[in-house]
Amino acid sequence: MTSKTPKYITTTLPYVNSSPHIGFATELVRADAYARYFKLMGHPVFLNTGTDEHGQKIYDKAQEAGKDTQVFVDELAEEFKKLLPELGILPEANFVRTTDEHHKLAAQEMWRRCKEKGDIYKATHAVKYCKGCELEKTDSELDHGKCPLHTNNEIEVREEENYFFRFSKYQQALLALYEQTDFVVPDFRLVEIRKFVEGGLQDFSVSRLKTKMAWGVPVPDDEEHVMYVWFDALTNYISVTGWPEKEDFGGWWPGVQLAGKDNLRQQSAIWQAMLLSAELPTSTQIFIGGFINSGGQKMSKSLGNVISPYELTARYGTEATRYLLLRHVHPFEDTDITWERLDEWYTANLVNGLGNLTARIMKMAETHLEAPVDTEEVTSMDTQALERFQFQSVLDGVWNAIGQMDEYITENEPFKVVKEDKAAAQEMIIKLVKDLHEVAESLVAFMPETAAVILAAIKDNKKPENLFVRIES
RNA sequence: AGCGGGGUAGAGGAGAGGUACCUCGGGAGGCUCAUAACCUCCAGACCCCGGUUCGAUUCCGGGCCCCGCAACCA
Repeated sequence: MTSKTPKYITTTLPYVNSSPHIGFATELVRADAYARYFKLMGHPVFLNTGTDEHGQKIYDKAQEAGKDTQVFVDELAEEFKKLLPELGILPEANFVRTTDEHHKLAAQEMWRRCKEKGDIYKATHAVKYCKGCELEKTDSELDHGKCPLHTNNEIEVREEENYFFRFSKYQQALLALYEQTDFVVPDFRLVEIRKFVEGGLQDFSVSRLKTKMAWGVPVPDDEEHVMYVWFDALTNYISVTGWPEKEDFGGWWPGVQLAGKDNLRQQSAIWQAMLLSAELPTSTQIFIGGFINSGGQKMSKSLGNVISPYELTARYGTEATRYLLLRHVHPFEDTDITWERLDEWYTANLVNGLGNLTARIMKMAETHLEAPVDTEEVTSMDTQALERFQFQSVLDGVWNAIGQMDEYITENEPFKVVKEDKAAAQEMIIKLVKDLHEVAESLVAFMPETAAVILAAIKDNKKPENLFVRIES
C-alpha cells in the first residue's frame, strides 16, 4: 500500500492586540475541516495556528495596561489558545507563539540566510513624525502630507538607519510563481496580487531601533536592532516544522495557507519573496477569505456590533458554530452576519432540518425495526470542492439530501404504510436510515460530534436526544 | 490618480446566450412519524442607456451607485 502524501495547513497567526475575532475563528474552523477531511482520507496531517506577539502595538498596549510585556502576551495567548477546544479543533493541532524560543531562533536563521544572499541591507529610512501627536506616522495616516489631527503643524522627517529587505529583486520570481493558476485562491485575488507585483516593488524596512521599541526578535549580530514584526511572524509557518534543525521540515513544508484578504500581500508576496531569498520552497497554495461584517458595517467596539466567537459557542454550541461558519460565511466574499440571521440559519437547518429529520427517522427505526440497519462505510464527499475550499457547496449537497429525505417520508408515508404492510414500510425505513448514515458520514469533517451521535444512534437503532436545542425567542 | 470586485423577488445568496434557482419572510392547502416540526401550491426580481445577436438579465461599450486595495497599518 502506498502511503498518502502529508498535508500541512496553517492559519495566519492573529496579532494579539485584542480578543479573538470571529474572522479568525472562521479561518481556524476551515483549516480544521480541511485537516479533518484529509485525515479521514488517510493522509498524515499537520494543522498549525498560534499567535503573533511582537511589535509596537503590543508593546504600547502592555505599557498602557501597566504590565510587563511578556506577562501581557502570556495572558492574551491563553485567550486565543482557549478558542481551539471551544471550536472543536483537532486536539493535535499545533499552537505556536512567536515568543517561543525555538521560533525566535528560526526567525534569526531566516534573517541570516536572507542576509547572506545579500537581500538584507542597511539603509537610511525617512520616518515621518507629528509633533502634535508625538507619534510617528505612516503615509496612509497622513492627509496630503499633514496629520489630520494637527493640520497646522508640519510633519517632521527624521532620518533613521534600518535594515531593508530587497523585495524589489523578487518581482520576476513572484510573477513566475503566479503562473500557477491556483497558487492563490480565489482567482480574483491572484489577479489582484499579480497586478500589485507588476506595478513594481519597493524594498521595505524589516527592523526597528531597539532604543525605540525593544519588543521584537533581536537582529543577529547587531545589538541595536530588533526585527520588524512581519519578518519574524511569517517565519512561523516553517519554524513549527522543526526547521532549521530539520532542513527537510520533517516532510511537512511546503503547505497550504489560509489568510484574510487584508493579508494577501504579506502571505502571497512578502513571505514568498522571503522564502525565495532563503532558497526554501514556496507555499503550495494560499486561500484568501473575505471579511465578516455585521449589520452592513465592519465590526467595531464603538458601533457595538461585534460578535465574538465565544458568544457564538455560548448561544449555539460548538458544533452549530462550526456549521454556521462553514456553510453560511462565504469562503471568498464578504459576509454580513446578524444575530437574527444566525438564529434563522440555526433553526431552519439544524433544529428543523438535520435535528428533526434524525428524530423522525430514528423514531421510526426504533419502533418498527427489530435490528439495527447494516450500513456500509461510504465516503461520497465532493473532494474537488473541498480541495478548492468550497465548504459551502459541499454542505449545500448534504442539505439537499436532507430535504429529499423529508420529501420522501411525506410522499411515501412509511408511518402509515406500516399499519397495513409492515414489510414494505420496513424497507422504506431501512432506506432512510442508510441515507441518514450517508449524511452523517459526509458531516464528519465539519461537525464531528454530531456525526458521531447520529452514527451511534444508527448502530444502536435508537432515537437520540434532540441534536439541536430550539432557541427561545 | 491607479488597480480589483460588485449591483438578481421584502431580506440574504446562486446562476446561465433561449421556461431565472435556493433559504428566510408573506398567502393558501396537506400530513401527523418527528424538536408547533415536515410536504405541496401561489404572489414577488435580473440598476440605466446603447451595441453584438434570430434572441441578453447573461457578451461588449458607456453611465449611475456601492465595496475592497492604495505598501511598511500584523
